[in-house]
This record gives sequence, C-alpha cells and structure tokens, in this order.
Amino acid sequence: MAAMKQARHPERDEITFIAVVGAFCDPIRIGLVRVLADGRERGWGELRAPVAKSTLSHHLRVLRDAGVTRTRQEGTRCYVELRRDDLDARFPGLLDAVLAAAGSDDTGAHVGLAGDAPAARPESCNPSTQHVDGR
Amino acid sequence: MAAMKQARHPERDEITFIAVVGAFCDPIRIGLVRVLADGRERGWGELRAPVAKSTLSHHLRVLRDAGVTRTRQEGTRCYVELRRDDLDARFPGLLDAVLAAAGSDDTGAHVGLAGDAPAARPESCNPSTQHVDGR
DNA sequence: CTCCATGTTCGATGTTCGTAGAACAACGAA
DNA sequence: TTCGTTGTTCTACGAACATCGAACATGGAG
Repeated sequence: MAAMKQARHPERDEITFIAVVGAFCDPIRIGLVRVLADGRERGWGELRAPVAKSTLSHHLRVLRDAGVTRTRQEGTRCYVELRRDDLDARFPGLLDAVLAAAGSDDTGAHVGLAGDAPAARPESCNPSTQHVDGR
Repeated sequence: MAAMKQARHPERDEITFIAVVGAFCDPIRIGLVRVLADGRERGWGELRAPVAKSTLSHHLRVLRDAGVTRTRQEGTRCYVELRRDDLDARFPGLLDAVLAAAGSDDTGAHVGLAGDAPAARPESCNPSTQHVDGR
C-alpha cells in the first residue's frame, strides 16, 4: 500500500472528546466527515479537497487518530469510512448534531467526491484527464 | 466596569458552526461551558480555572465572540451565562450532545466554581468574604 | 479625591496547527 | 526488474493560539 505501516486506530474506549472535537475544528475535515456521512466506504482517490495530497493525508490522519474514521488498505489503495457505530456509542448524538449543524451552515462544502457538482459524470474508471483542478 | 468597551455579541444568525466548535476545542472553555450548563448566570469571580486572569478573560472572550455565552456588566463586575436558547435554535442538539460527551469524558473538570473543587486551593481566602453558597 | 477591586488590553513567548513540496515505500503492471 | 500509481512521512514555514505579566480603565468605597 501507499502506507508502509498501518496506522493504528484508537479503540472505542480510547476515543476522547477533545480529540473528536479537535478533529471537527477544521473545515476540510468537516467536509470529509460530511462526505462520509452516508456510511459508505470511500476510496482515497474519490475524495476531492482543495489541498495538496500531503495535506489531505494529514487531515485523514487526524480524523483517524481521533477515532472518527477507519482506514483500510487494499493493494495500493486506501479506503476510509466513518466510525459511526463507535462514535454513537461513545458520544450519543454528537455526530448527528455535528452533521446537522455543519450541514445547516454548509461548512466544508468545498470538499466532495470525484464527479459531483457540475455535470456529474458517472464514468467511474476514466483515468484520462487527471488534472489537478485546484481552486 | 472592568471592561471599558462592551464587546458585542454575535446575533443568533451570525453564529457559525466553526466558531462554536472552535470554542469547544479547549478544555478550559469546555469546563466553563459545563459550569454554566445549569443555565444560571455566574459572576466572573465565581469562576475557578487554573489560569491567569488575563487568560481566563481571553477564553471568556472567545466564548462570547463565538456566540456561546453572553456577558453582562453590572458595576465593576461581569456576569456570564450560556446562550442556550440561541445555540439550540441555531444548532439543535449540538450543545446537549457536547455537554453529554464532555461530561462522560470529564473534560474540563479542572474548572469549577468558588467553593467546591476538592483539590489545589488550600488557602484561597481573600480579604473580602467571597463565600458563595454554590449549588 | 484617593485607594482598591475588577476585568480588559497589550506585548512577549512558546506551542500547536494547516499547508505544501520533496523524498520515500509498497503494490501492480509491463 | 523497471516503471507508474498511490499514499505516507519528513521538513519547513507562517499563522493562529494559549499563556502570562504588566499596564490600563472603570466603578465603588472610604
């Protein structure tokens, strides 16, 4: 995989409030959480955020270390998903309230999935023009 | 009052998710919010936090600027209270979820009111009898 | 008016955070 | 093996932040 060592995820009981809230403090990370809010696992490559890949990797690490997401590796790819079950068990209602609040405020709207807003191209595997959009 | 200029509080509609979550990121501020969670207005002097008064002033300002608390001045004293109504209206369920989460984690436990906290204040006595009955 | 108590603001300091580019590591394909 | 893809880690830098002490401003008490 792109990562040599599989970062460890905190156990459910090791998830702390401060770490979780800290993870929610950044618009990029909130956007990522919102993208993952439907419960589906997403590939790294699907994620679209207006930052360098190293920065995106950093944010995903913060989310993972806080126990907000779970990262899985398969071949050269990484897949990320929300740890909704653990978060709901640890802090009941917190995730839902945060998602609702962020949604009503449209926080993190500049984060999305590959092929969304304008003319959503359902073409999944299309390695042609992979130009970095940037905004 | 101790403050020459009355800082303005954001209107309900001006409260943003990021500002609120940012205010919740610090243990001291979470402790303050927890102390105010019972809905009662508290005097500045009642608050007990392990920081310098200028630092406490700073944290109270962050909370106020974020729209989390409301500060009122009377004479030389300041009184602070939680803007629960506005927060609940703006972000339903968020405050309750945060309070529950912080409570279960005991985040900000080192913040309290005059006349309770078990440790760390052997000789708190001030000339002026600051006896607060407390709860 | 002159102290004194109460907070705010300013200046300084050390730390954390978000960000990006470059180097690196691991897997799949040619 | 060599190359291309995919992420992670390293390093660096500027901005933001938490913290404190000192100076200041305001209102009440004497």
